[in-house]
Amino acid sequence: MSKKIHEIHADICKTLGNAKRIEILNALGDKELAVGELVNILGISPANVSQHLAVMKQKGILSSRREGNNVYYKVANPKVIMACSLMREVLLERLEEGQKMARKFAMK
Amino acid sequence: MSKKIHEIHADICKTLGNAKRIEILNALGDKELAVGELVNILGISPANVSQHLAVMKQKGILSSRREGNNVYYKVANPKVIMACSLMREVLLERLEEGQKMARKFAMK
DNA sequence: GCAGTATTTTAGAATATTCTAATATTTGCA
DNA sequence: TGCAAATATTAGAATATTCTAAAATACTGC
Repeated sequence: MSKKIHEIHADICKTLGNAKRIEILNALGDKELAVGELVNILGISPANVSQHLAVMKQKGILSSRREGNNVYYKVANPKVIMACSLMREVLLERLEEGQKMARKFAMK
Repeated sequence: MSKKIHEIHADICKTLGNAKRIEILNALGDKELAVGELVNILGISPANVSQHLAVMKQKGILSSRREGNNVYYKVANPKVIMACSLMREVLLERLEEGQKMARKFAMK
């Protein structure tokens, strides 16, 4: 056994710690998309999309299948999406609190 | 408004993308610990622990209070712990699958 | 104020990540 | 086979992260 559990855990989190990869996960949701479709959605180069997909596939976050010229990617485990949603809730709660604070300060 | 939502989201994930910070979160769970206690648990320098705590506090993941010489940290939002647990499940499922695969290969 | 303990901050070298641009691979079809 | 479309790989510069060591700060009790 080479890697400790929290190192693997951190590895997964680190893989999700990139805005474009988060965008990819959000675009995918529970469906499949071809690389080209993701390129259109994200508005970045095919090479870059491909790189991000490769990283997430290598970490076991995505899986893929080829159909002719296209390669379709999807989220391998729905729990990843659930975890991401939870994170997003945390962040939204934080943003709301921030706004409340801003309003309080504005009143003074 | 400067940062897009998936950039903030990625920021939080990136903050959790470090083995020592994951260890800190696991050590904390839903309780409070002083910096010195975390130093003992993780077995790394006080300076380094303090740095990791500062990063997580700055991102809103942890909160702290001082009591005399000691500063106590805790997880600010329990949903962070839930999200982490989900991630850990994903990872454990992946490890189990890996073991099944290994067994299959061993049989041949 | 001074000494001692706990924590934080800073600077910098080592390492890792990210994007761009160029090149390579894979597949379908004539 | 040869060409076009979709995807993947590689190399390298720019940027960011991480740890160590040293110095600074915060607090308590005398």
